[in-house]
Amino acid sequence: MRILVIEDEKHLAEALSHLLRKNNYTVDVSNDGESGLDNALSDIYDVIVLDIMLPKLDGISVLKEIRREGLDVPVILLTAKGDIADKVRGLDCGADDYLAKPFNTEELLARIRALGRRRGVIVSGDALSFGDISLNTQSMTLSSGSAEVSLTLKECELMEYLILRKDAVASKEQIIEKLWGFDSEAESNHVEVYISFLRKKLKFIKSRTAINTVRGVGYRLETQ
Amino acid sequence: MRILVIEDEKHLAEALSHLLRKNNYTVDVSNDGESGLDNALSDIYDVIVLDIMLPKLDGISVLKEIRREGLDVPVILLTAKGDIADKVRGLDCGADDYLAKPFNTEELLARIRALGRRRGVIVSGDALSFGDISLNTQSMTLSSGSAEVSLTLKECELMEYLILRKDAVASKEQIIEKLWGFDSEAESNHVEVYISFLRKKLKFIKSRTAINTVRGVGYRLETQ
DNA sequence: TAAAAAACTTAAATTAACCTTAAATGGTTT
DNA sequence: AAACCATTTAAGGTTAATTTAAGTTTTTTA
Repeated sequence: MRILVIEDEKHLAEALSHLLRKNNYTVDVSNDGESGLDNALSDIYDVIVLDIMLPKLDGISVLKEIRREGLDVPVILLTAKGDIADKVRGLDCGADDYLAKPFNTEELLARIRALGRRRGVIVSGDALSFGDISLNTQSMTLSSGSAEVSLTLKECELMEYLILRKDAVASKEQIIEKLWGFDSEAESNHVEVYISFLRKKLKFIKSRTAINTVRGVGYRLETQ
Repeated sequence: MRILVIEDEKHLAEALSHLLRKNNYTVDVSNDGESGLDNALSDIYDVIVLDIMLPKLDGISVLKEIRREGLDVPVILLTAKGDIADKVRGLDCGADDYLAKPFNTEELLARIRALGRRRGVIVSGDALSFGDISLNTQSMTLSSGSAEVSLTLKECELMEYLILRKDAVASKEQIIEKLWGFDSEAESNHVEVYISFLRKKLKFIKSRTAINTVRGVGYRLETQ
């Protein structure tokens, strides 16, 4: 699961990204509102942790802009302690949760888990779950019920990407960029081959979750 | 795999045992702490799912008693939602994982798989045990049953690292950092050579524990 | 409904990762 | 200094993941 932290205090940003990485999240950090918004608009994040007080562009404006662009990514606002006005304003602008500084780390983790769950993806330890499947990125195994199958590196990366994008459609270009990197010569057939491999393995573990093709656009995970 | 569920709410106990049986586990249910502890002490279970709130004897006391008797069976605690105090107390008393009610079934299954896969590491004095092998870091010997072989320093350090990481995959980078230090020029072939040495010695003592290669990722100890 | 486009599936070819062994190195002990 | 032993280096062999490529199927559109 990928999290964007928009926070200007270097010390806090560092602590946050360390905490989150230790809990198996992928973390990016932006140090001001402008670059934060830029990153947020890429729509690759599952949760955004957003400070209200920021240089260049304040947190509320960033949030407003994110929603104006139609993104529904869950946003947790960091507010100064006891600032109820900010909290209300934030929730009005489409924040999903808020946390008063200083906060307890366990509380932050719990809220992130809750928001991630809301989007249907469950992160527990090294495992990502969606529908009836669970992907362990550490052991590189995919399982459903008690059936398990091991994945190769590329298969695992692709499955992880599909789970994280969930109901969004993942285009072949995005998948190529994720699995083979920015300017590789990999072509669409590469993706097709790996999609085929994964489908075979999903069948093998008798999962009800399938990779659907959206012709001309890409692929999407769906249960049932 | 045999699982003991200690849960007093009839409804939940029924649902759990049904879910687990459907996933090919053998399940026994105890409806209170006392009978649960009795069953647990028979030491025939691979995983125990233990509710905290129980009549006669609460979950934490059951857990404490299980550990006091020296059993290392993995225990998953079921806690009320958001009760961080219980969670911490449980982990302190030797629980291996916890799950807040209400929980997602796939999440429970993922955790059971993770715990079932892992065989506990037993530390006693200078000896570390895993599966059928035992590593004495003082005398630098590796043994299985009555067979014994001596290890060199690097071999011993590598074996220790693999045992301590248990079912997680240890990457070559991590191993290099551990054995040769942060910015050494050691390269992946060093690791390969020592893995090869250890495999030869594991074979020599006729152990059923093997070092598996997870291609592109690293190595992992596995029994059988 | 025929033709074209997109996607699917396989098996074979390729390549990168990994394994193994033996010899070289370098420090320590006798 | 010779013998010993852990460690490192190096090179050739093996295996498995990835890529290629070609034939097949499905979907779209004219």
